[in-house]
Parts: sequence; structure tokens; C-alpha cells
Amino acid sequence: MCGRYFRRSDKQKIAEAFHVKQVVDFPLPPWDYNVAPQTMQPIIRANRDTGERELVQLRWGLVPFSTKSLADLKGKSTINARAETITRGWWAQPFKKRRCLVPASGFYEWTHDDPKNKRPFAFDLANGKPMGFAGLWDAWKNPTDGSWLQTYTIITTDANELMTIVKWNKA
DNA sequence: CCAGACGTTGTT
DNA sequence: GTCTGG
DNA sequence: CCAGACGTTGTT
DNA sequence: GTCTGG
Repeated sequence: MCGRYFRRSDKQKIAEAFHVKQVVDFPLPPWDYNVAPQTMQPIIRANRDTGERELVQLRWGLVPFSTKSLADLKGKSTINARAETITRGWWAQPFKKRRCLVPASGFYEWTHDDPKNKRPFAFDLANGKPMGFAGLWDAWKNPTDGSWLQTYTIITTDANELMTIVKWNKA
């Protein structure tokens, strides 16, 4: 679940909906109907110093702190973490100390019945309100150049009654 | 998650 | 960092 | 003990 | 088939 999602709220609306105290200055389109892994996206986390909620930009696809080389992640996917496993392994540290909220309006799922005819379906909250995926984030220092990379993952769980197939409003 | 690329030599 | 397999 | 992995989805 | 970029 959740390899791609969409966002209808701008920074202002996100800040209001999630009671954000500090909004970092980065450009953000008022909507994005194709939020893809490996791109920079807004997330909400506790500020390191004040503990207050801040809206910042991180890259989707968690690179664990202990990663020695990005090549180690080749062939693995860290865009999602199962709720059942986040207390162990790579996720343990982020789960303890680095949780976040990922503002969104809904997400996509694809049918694979016919491989030649993949079809996307969109889901959002039945009440149409902004939603926040539960997420984890981490910071990784690139040993090559010493730069820091901050990333996040979205926690997945079973299908439930909160989500419904999107009824797109016409104009 | 999907879509699209996936190579080399040697030239300007 | 932490867990598993050997 | 050390070495090496550490993931997800969805399909068969 | 598998990897990368978005």
C-alpha cells in the first residue's frame, strides 16, 4: 500500500490542519496528484530544539542511519514499512525517536489482473479531509562528501473502513 | 508505485 | 544500530 | 563469537 | 529481466 499518493493542500492548509508551529521556507505547489518515491516532499515532525511541530521537506524512501553505502539499498524498497515490523531492524531507531506525519489527501493502488491493462484507483478519506500518513524519518551522512540526507518512510497497515474510493469532483 | 532506459567509441 | 545465521 | 542482512507489494 | 528517475 502506498507507493504513490496525492496532495490537495498547500503549506498554509497543511499547517492549519496539523497545528504546525514552524514552517520551513521551501517552495511547494498548492497540489500534487503524482507524489512519487525519491522526491522531496513535505512532512511534519517535532523540531529538534523546541519539540514543536515543524513542516519540512524530506526525501521519500528511508535511508537508515547505519547504511554504509547507498548501494546497500539496491533492490530493496524503503518507501513503506509494515506496522508489524517497525520495532525491529532498520526501523527500530526511527520508531523510537523519529516519527513523523506525512500530509496527503489520498493514495493510489493499481490492479494487476491483466498485466497489459494496469489500472489505478484513488482512495481518500470518506470525509474528504486532509489525512496524515504515519511515518518514520532518518538522517544519513554520505561518507563520500559528508553531506546529510534526510528521508522518510510511510507505515502501512491493513485495509480499513476509513478509506473510500475517490469520487472526483467535476470542475 | 510506474515508466522508461538499459551501450560504446571517439568526435565537436 | 540490532538481529539472524552459521 | 563474527559476518551479513536489515524491505515492500502482490502473485503463484 | 532489472535498474533508475520521478
